[in-house]
Amino acid sequence: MILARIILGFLSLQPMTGYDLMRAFGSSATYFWSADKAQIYRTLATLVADGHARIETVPGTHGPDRAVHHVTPAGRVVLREWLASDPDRQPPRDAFLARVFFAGELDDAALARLIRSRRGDAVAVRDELMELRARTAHPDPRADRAGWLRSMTLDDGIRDHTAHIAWLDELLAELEEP
Amino acid sequence: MILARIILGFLSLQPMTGYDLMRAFGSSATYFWSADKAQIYRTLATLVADGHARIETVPGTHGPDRAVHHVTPAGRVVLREWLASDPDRQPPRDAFLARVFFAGELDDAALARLIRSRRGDAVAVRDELMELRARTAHPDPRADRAGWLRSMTLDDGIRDHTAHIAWLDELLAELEEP
DNA sequence: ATCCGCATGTAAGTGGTTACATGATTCG
DNA sequence: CGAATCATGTAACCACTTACATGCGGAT
Repeated sequence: MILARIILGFLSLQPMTGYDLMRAFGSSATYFWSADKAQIYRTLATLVADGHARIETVPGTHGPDRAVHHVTPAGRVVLREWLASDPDRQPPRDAFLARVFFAGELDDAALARLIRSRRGDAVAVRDELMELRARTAHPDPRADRAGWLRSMTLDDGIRDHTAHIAWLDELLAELEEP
Repeated sequence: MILARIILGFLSLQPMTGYDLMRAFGSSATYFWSADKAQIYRTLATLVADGHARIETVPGTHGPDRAVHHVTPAGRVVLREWLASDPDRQPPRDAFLARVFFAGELDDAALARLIRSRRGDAVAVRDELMELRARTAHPDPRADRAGWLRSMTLDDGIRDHTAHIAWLDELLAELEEP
C-alpha cells in the first residue's frame, strides 16, 4: 500500500489532519501522487489501527475538533523500511500513448487536434511546475538534504514534460509537412 | 473504461482471442498499459454484452476451441469516439518520486543504493525499448501512418527513460561530490 | 442571507491483482 | 516423462473514485 507510506511520510514531516493531507496532495504531491479525501480518511484509520499513527484531538478554531495524526515510532520504522526496500512494481498506464498507438483510425485533422490538445496540457503542467520551483527554495544538498530531494523531484517532472513536449512537436512537424 | 477501448483497438487491428491479447499486452503494449488475463476475459465478456465485439468460435489446433473476438461496427464507432474525445483524466502515480520526496529520512548509503537500483531498472527498460525499435520497421508517416504512429509511441518511451536516467545521474553526482 | 473554507466521515460502485481450477499439445 | 505453451475461465480481495451527508465560522 503505497498511499499509506506516502501519508506516513507527510506525517513524519509534520503532524496533520485528514484535511491538511488533502491540501498536501493538492499541492506538494500533485506531480507524483493523488488521493481524494475518502481514501485519505480510510487510510488514516488503518494507520491508527495498525499502530503506525496516533491521534491527538485538538479543539477546532472554527468548526469541529481537529484529529491531528502523529507518526508513532513503529510507523517511523515502517516508513524507513519502505524507503529502502525493493522498488514498488508499477505497471505503466498512459492512456494518451495508447490513443496514439491506435490513432491510425483517425483522420489528419482529428489527429492534429488530439496532439495539440495534449501539448497544451503538457505545457500548462510544465509551466506550473516551473513556477512552483521558482517560488520555492533550492536548498543545498549538504546543508538541507531533505529539502534538496524534495526540490529535485520537481526537476524530474519539469524535464519529463519538456521531453514530452519536444516529442509532440516532432509529431506535429511530420503531420504538417507538405 | 480505458482498458475496454485499448482492447477494442487491438481487435480493430486484428481479431484476437483472450490469449492473443495477453501476449499483445506482454509485448506491444508493455510500455503504455498492462492487463492480466482475469481482466482481459472479464472485459471481453462486457464488450460482447455491449455489442461492441462478437465471438467467432474456431476449432483449436492444439487444445480447446479458440474464441476469436471481432470488433462490430458499433464497437468501431465507440473506438473512434474515444480516440477523438477529450483527454482521459489520469492522476499521476509515481512511487519512486514519492520515495525520493521523503528520502531525507535515509542515510547516504541507502539513498545511493535506492537511486542506483532505479537507474539499473530504467537503463534495462530503455535498452529493451531501443532493441524493440531496432527490430521493428520505421514506416514512413505518409505511406503507413498507423504503423508510423505505433513506432512513435516507442520513441516517446525511449526519450522519457533517457531524460530520467540523466536526472538520476545528476542526483548521484551531487551525492558523491566531496 | 449566502457562499466559501474548515473539518469530519460513509456508501456504493468500478477497476485491478492474486489465487484457484482445468486440460490438451509440443518439445526436450 | 516432465515442463512449457496454448487456451479457457471463476472467486475473492484490494485500491480508487464518485456521490452522499453534516455542520461551524468568517467574509461579502
